[in-house]
Amino acid sequence: MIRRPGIKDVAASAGVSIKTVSRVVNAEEAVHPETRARVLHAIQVLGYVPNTAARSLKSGTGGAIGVVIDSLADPFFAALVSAIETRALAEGLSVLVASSNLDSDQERDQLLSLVAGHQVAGVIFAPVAAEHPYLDAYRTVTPVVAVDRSRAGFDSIVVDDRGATVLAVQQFVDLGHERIAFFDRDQRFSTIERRMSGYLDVLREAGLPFDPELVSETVDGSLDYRSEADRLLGLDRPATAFFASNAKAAIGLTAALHRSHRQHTAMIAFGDFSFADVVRPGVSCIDQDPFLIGNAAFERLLARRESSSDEPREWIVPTALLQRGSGEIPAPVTTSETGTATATETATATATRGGAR
Amino acid sequence: MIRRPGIKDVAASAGVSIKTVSRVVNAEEAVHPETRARVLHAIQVLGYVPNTAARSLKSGTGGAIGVVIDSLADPFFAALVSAIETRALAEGLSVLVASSNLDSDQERDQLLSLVAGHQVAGVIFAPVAAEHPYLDAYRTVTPVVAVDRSRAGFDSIVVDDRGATVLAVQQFVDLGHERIAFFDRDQRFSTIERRMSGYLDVLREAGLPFDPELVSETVDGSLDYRSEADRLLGLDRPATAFFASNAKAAIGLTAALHRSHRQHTAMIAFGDFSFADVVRPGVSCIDQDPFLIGNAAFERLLARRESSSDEPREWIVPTALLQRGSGEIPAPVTTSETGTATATETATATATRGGAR
DNA sequence: ATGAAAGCGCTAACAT
DNA sequence: ATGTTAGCGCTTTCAT
Repeated sequence: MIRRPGIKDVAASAGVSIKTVSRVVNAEEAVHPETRARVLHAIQVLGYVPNTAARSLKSGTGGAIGVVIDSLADPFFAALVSAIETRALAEGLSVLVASSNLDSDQERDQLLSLVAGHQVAGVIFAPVAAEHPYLDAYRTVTPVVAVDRSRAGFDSIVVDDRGATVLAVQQFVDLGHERIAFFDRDQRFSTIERRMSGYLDVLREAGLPFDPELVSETVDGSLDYRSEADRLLGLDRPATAFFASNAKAAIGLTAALHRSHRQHTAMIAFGDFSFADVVRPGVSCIDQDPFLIGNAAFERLLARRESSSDEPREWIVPTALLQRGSGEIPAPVTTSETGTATATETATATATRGGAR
Repeated sequence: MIRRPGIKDVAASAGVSIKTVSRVVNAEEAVHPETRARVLHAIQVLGYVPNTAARSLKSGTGGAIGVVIDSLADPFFAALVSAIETRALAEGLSVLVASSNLDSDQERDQLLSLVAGHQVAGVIFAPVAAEHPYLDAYRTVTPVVAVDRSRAGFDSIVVDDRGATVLAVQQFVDLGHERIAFFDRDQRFSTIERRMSGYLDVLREAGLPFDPELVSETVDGSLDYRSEADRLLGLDRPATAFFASNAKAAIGLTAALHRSHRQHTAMIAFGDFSFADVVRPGVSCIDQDPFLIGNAAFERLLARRESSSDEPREWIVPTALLQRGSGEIPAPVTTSETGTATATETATATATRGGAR
């Protein structure tokens, strides 16, 4: 017979009832040690593995959690899922991954498939749509946590976009820069808009004028990083420092600067990337740690399983500014030097990180 | 009531029996168009999503496939899973991911959990252990495909390790190199051993002596790439060309060469990495396309579902040698030049690839 | 073209 | 401490 062993086979083999087997498997109540041993032996011999389908059919909630992210091809999200998977494994849960590809419809299909179809024990997702009303019917039974982007009504794990940007741009100001570029604004993403607001705040407080020419903007989803970098460097009063608003832009900018032999231009990137510490000078980065975010999200999921009572809120995960060289380059000396001489010590957490991935 | 709608609710709402609803959902046989329309309407209104647990309990095989890989934190495997996920989505299947972390026991636990516990419709895995006898009981019902590393008895999707290495090392020989380093041999991995054998074959055919000093070897899982590179460059007769046997070694080697200002040393890497085309010169790579491998694996899984009859075999996915500069650097001219002058045209497929990831 | 009833493997009452 | 029984939501015979 090719039929896989079921609880009945174990029961028969151990000479007990199926309920006793169930009790042993689920570590329920007290089973006589001798009986338990016999059952465990039978399980071993037969190679019995409980059928999760039957289990979740009965209990209404399964042995897997669902994760919906932009795309697994994005290293940040891949690392995020990896962190979640590690935690899930320890908890005896499996992980169902699905990509939204930043499409609201696909996001809806994937979420419903997980929550209604697979009856997952919880969902962690990087929200795309502004609202997710279709989840309402399930949220009483399935905890849902948002990551990377915040959504009202959900526990949301995010990094302090605005605050981290403030520290980075302030560092440029302290180094005497007056022409600071915001490289790749994209109004479709609220996280990037929050970084933009931090940028503006620092300029205002420092008394520096805001120059729209210093902002590169992605329109219709595309921006040629190379020519955009050339434009900023070719202005009458060129940019002397670059804040790259996301890892993709940072990679493009780094490549562009290297190709134009301008790699000694000051630069800080939001988001770490694999070769940031390989190129010279190293690219200073705001480190958005996917493991920290993944762990926090999983933690929230577990907490929600216990008490679904308390109000959902935003959970802010700390970032670090990795000083690798490119962010510490001072402004070139100009004839009309007006910058203050007070080189304020930044309160930024600093760290170095070895081993490129 | 917070109960999610079931097939019964749909049946009641549409005024038909549950079997008719089942038929509509599964696109079975011919249902009267009018009836079908009524059922579809009811499904729409109620937001009905079939319960996969019940479905797989009944049918014995579920709506998900399982993928077990080394680690999602490895960009190659993340991209591989991404490719698989895309294909699965089109087929209406979900993806359960699990990591082995290169541990045989964990591999076994994960595989059994997927196959016996979740009753997945198929498994794609990057094998760790040499044998997987515990899968035998399930393979008649669950198709299993190996990727990246080959295993007898399984359909295995691999790239032509030896052949691709031969092309790369031959290119060095054609450019006059006589001191070619094999950077990072690791005897634990059969793929890397196959690359090693290709390296040896080229040397033998070219009449070049094999010098063990030119082989860097990972022992006990660790190798300091930087000092190892220095050693090879500091030999009495130093290495003039490097074959990096894997992406991790390639990253370490690139960093080491740049730090020592030796970036104009000839180098070809097995496996592409994100900044290979950003540094100068670009690092020539043997491109091991995860999307190609993922697609081939999924294809095999589907084929196995149809006919499990034919003998499992190895499926070799093509590679390309991406000429980016570092692999085309000729040997420095020496006083005792003995190399033939015939610069053989290589049969290598060449391509350029834009956009660093 | 449609329906009734049995049962997949397990857990949760409710015995004993 | 252990056993009996019902039923989760669906698909699958077998009728009609």
